[in-house]
Amino acid sequence: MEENILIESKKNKLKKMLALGLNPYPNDFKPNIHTAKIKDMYESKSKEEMHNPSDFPEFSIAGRVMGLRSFGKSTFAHIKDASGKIQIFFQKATLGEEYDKVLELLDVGDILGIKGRPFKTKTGELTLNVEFCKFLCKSIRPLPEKWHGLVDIETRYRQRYLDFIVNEEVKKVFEKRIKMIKLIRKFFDDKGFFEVETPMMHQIVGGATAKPFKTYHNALDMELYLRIAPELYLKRLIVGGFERVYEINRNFRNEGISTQHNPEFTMLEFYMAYATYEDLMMLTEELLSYLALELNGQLKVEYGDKIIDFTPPFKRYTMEEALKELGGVDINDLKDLEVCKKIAKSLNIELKGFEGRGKIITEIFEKTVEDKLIQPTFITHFPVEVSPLARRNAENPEVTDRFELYIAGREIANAFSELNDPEDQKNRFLHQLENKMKGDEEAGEYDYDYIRALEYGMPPTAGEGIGIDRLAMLLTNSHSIRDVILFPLLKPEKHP
RNA sequence: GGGCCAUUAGCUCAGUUCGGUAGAGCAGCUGACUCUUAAUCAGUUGGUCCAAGGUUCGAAUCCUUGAUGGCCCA
Repeated sequence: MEENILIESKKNKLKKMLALGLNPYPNDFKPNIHTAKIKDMYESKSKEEMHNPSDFPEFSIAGRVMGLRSFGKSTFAHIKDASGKIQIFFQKATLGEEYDKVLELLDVGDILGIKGRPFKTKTGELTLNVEFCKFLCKSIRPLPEKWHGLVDIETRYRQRYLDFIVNEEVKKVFEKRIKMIKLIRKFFDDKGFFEVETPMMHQIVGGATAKPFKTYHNALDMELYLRIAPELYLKRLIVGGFERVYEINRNFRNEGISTQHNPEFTMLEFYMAYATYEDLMMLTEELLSYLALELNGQLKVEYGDKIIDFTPPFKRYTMEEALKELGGVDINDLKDLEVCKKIAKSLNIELKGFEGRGKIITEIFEKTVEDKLIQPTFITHFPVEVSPLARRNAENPEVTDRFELYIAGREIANAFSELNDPEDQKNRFLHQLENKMKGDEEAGEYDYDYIRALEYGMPPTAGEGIGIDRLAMLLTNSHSIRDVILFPLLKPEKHP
C-alpha cells in the first residue's frame, strides 16, 4: 500500500532520529510542573520585569507541540499538556547546534520534554525560553488543520482522542460531566448513603422494561443478560438493612440509537428506607438545583434556545392533570378501554394487542404531553400497569405513588415508593409474564429470589433512577448523548 | 422502520445546476527569515472524487443498488 506523503515525511524524520542514535520513544523525562501553574505564577508580572529569562528559575514541562512558527534562527511553538498550553521559544543563540538538529526532526504533534526559563515576549505572552529539549514521542500521523480543527462528526466520535487533541471545548464538556458525577457522590455520601456495586450480569431480566443484551457463561453453561437496571439488587440491600444505598453505573438496553439513546448508558439509582416518592421529589429538587449552581454558577441554565430554571419547587402534575391541561385529552374518555384505543389510533400510536388501559394512557401521555414539559416538571400517579415495582396509591389503587421528572421534553428521572407487599409483587410479575406471552418483548421476568426477599420484609422505601448522560447533556448544553459519552457506539468502520 | 441531506488530498472545503484535462487554503517538501501566534514571502509534491453496477464517444457530476454518518419522523 502506498504510504500517505505526510506520514512518509514524518517516518523519514523518525528514521533520521534512529540514525542519530536518538530513541523516539523514551520514558526517562519527568516534568515538574504543569503549564497552567507557570502561567498562574507569572501572570501578574509585566513584560519589562520579565524581559530576561536568566532572572527566573528553570522549569521542566512535557506535552504535545501544537503550532510551529519558524524564523530561521528562532522558532516559536506551543506545548499543550493536561492543564493547558504555554508558548516555548527555541533560539539558536541558546541551543547552538542542538537547534538545527531539533528543528529538522520536529513536527507539530510530537510530544516533547522541555526545560526552560520563563520570560514575556514583545506582545506580552508568557513564554519558556528552551534550554533543553527532548523528544518523548515521535508522532507519525498529521493532525487536522490548525484553524478549522476537526469538524467531521463521525471522525470526532470514532477518533475521540483526536477530537480532544484539537478541539479544546470538547474536553470542557467531559470535565463538567466528571465534576457533576463527583458532586452527586458528595451529595449522597453527605446524606449517609452507601455507594455500592451490584451485578452487571443478570440471570433474570428485571428492574425496568427494556430489551436486554444476551451473553453466555461457558463454564456454567448458562445464558446471562447485561443488566437493564440495578433496581432489584439495590432493594435486596434494603431488605438486608442498608437503609440508604446508591449506585452510579452502566445499564445496557438492546434498543435503537439516537441523539437520546446509547445502548450502554450511565444511571444513578438510589434507595432510601422510610421515605416516600414525595420525599424524593424534594430530594431531587435539592440535588438538581445544587448541581446547576455548582456547575454553572446559577439556577438558570441555558439549553439551546431555552433557559431551564432549576429553582425549587418544580411544577407538579398528576398524569391525568397533565393529559387534560397540556395534552388536551379529556380524562373522562380515558376511563373506557375502547375509547382509549380509539384515541391512541387517532394519534398514530401502534398497539400490539397486549396493552391495557394504563399502558395506552401512558403512551397517549408520551405522545401529547412529554415534549411540552420544558421546565423541570414532576408527573405523578402513573398507572399500575406500567409500574410493576411501585407501590399502589392509597386513595386510588389503579395508580402508583410514582413520579417521572421531565426537563426539556425528556424523561430525566423516574422514582416511586417501592412495592413491598410480596403477594402484590408476585401478581405483578405474573402479569408481566402474561404480557410476555402476548408479545411484549420488554416485559420483565418472574424473579423468585426477589419475592423471597420481600417475604422476609423490606422496610417502606422510596427509590429513584436518574439518567446521568441526559442530565450531563442539560448541564453542558449538549444536544446529542454522543457529545457526553467518551466513546459512543458506532457501526464498525471499514479499514483499508 | 420511513423521509431528507452529506461523503472529493492528512484536515477544512469549492467543483454537481447544464456530463468535456481534479481545484483552493492549511498541513508536507525546497529556499529566505531571531518576538511570532491562522507568522510572512517564493517555489513545489500530494487524488480508489464512499463502493459496485448502469447510461454515454466521454461520469466527481445523470440513473440504480449498497455502505457510513447527520437531521427529522415513527
